[in-house]
Amino acid sequence: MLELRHLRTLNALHETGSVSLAAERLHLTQSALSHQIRVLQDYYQLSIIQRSGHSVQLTDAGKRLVLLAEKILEDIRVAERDLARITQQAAGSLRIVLECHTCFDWLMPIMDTFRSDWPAVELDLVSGFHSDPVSLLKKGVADVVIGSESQPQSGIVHFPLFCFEILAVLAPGHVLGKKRVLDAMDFSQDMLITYPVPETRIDLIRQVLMPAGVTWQRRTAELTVAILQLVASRRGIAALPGWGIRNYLDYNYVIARRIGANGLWSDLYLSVREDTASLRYLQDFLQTINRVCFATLDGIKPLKEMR
Amino acid sequence: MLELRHLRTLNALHETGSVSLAAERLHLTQSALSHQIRVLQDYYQLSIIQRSGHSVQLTDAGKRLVLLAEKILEDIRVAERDLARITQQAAGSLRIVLECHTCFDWLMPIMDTFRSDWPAVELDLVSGFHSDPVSLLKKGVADVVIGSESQPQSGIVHFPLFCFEILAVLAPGHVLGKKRVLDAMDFSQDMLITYPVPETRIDLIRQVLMPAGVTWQRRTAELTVAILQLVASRRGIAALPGWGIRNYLDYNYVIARRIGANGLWSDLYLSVREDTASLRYLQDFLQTINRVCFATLDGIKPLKEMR
DNA sequence: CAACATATATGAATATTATTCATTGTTAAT
DNA sequence: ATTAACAATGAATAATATTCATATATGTTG
Repeated sequence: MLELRHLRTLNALHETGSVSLAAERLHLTQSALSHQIRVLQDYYQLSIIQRSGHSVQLTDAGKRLVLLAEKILEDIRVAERDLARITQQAAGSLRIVLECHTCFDWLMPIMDTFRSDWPAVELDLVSGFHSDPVSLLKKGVADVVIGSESQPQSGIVHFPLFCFEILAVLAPGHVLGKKRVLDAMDFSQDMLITYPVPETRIDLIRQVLMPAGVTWQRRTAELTVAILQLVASRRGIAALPGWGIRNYLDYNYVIARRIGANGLWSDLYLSVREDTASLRYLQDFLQTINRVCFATLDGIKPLKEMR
Repeated sequence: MLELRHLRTLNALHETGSVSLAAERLHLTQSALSHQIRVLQDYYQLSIIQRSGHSVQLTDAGKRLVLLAEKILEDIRVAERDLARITQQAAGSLRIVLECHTCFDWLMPIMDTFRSDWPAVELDLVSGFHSDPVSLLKKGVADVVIGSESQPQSGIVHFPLFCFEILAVLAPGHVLGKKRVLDAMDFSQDMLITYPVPETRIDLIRQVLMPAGVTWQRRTAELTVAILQLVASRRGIAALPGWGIRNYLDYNYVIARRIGANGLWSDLYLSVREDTASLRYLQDFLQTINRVCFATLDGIKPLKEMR
């Protein structure tokens, strides 16, 4: 019999176009999904996906079910917000600390959505830089930290968001563009352009340059566009998340290269106090981030569960 | 996490107003439902039902979830019809034999619904009387029998519909109206008014009068209204399903009494050939009967699974 | 074209969880 | 007060979703 789990699977299948990727996103194995699909096809006596060479494609029947899934899952989200409202669980505050500067890019539209969905929740960004963002949760100054912290601490819950690759960004025609992959040494010649945050907060420096003993020169800029302008005008090179520069790459405003053979990857978590973790609107906030980010950001990958 | 099973339960809970009755209708135990409700309440951290004395009542949150359930379950029905259409499983024929005369009453509106839902399925009633209706299935003359047959036969599948009580129908002020419960002897004085079918097809005769060795006088009428007219004008008494005479009872056109201490009950099954059983539109037909009958017919009870 | 990497399918084993069973706790009726 | 009807609960069981290990299929690469 049809179950919501199947609809969630169909949805992921539709967005990823692959059983394995969909499985990862749902934190299940590829096998589990394969079995689910089989059950569905047996139940309805029709095929839902078609193997076209290497990946899979949804059949017309599959597409119809995806349509159903989208509708139903949205209806459920709406109903759950109503439930929260009915039981007085819809009011509160969500003061967010952003450890990752670029994250503004995807967080902005999500905040807009959230504000209209939860008008009674005060949504704010806690500005300024903080050496230990998670401590702000304990102090009660903030409610949510979006960052790379995942060390278990009593009273704190870390929800995994996703992991993404940080790419070196160069001006078109830059000599390093000839290389397919850059290494630590390649950063010793050019000016490194970063956000104005401490060195230890910059993954490239902490994970690549410092371990390799390479020295560097740095200048800062507040906004992503400013950094890209400097790079494009050959004032230096930068290291930014792949999804943050997609548009600029498409227009050949800048070019990007992998850092190190396996790439430089960064994990993103959403951390809250334990008492915040079970709030309906926090759960919805999380769900929205997951849904929207995986649907709109390129090249991000799911992260293992861990709290 | 919320599952469709919970929504089906909420729905049944809403319609029956009782955990036990809802459980029966879903062919589950009362305990199973009780556990389901508990899980839901724990998950959402709110109460869905409230024990008001003996039975249960839905809270506002519960009512919101019922709304969700109705919407979602209807969406699924629509989608499943679309699936059938997409995969060419939406055309065929459904020639119905009605063993129980009164069943016209509830079948009519269901047939209307079905016709608009499945325009490519030829829906017909096979007229006339048949000593062995199920044999018509094997002969290929009919596709569905609605009757009391439930004996396992190879190649035939019996789906249980519901069971209902057959009541004695009297004119208001009839002397037998003084009794709370009638027995076989009470039928020996008055004219018995029935549909024009063989005696063995009349539950009152087969199960009450014949076993008791009572003799009776009988006259027939084609339509339920005609039978009721005769009863109301004191030409005799009848035995009809409770749900078939509800309106007439409400207006005091006739009165009804139980037959025997435990009442006279009749079981209704829908029988098809094995190859018909898995057809999507047959499944939908069954679902519709169940849904509509339990929602609109008074005093019917679920039947045990059996095929 | 072989060898390999990648992606999906499948059967058996396992883990999870829904349901039942047996029982207790409530409430209403007689 | 006693009983009947209904709901809740904990433990046992049954059902089934998921994983694991492996096979199969399809591109890719040297």
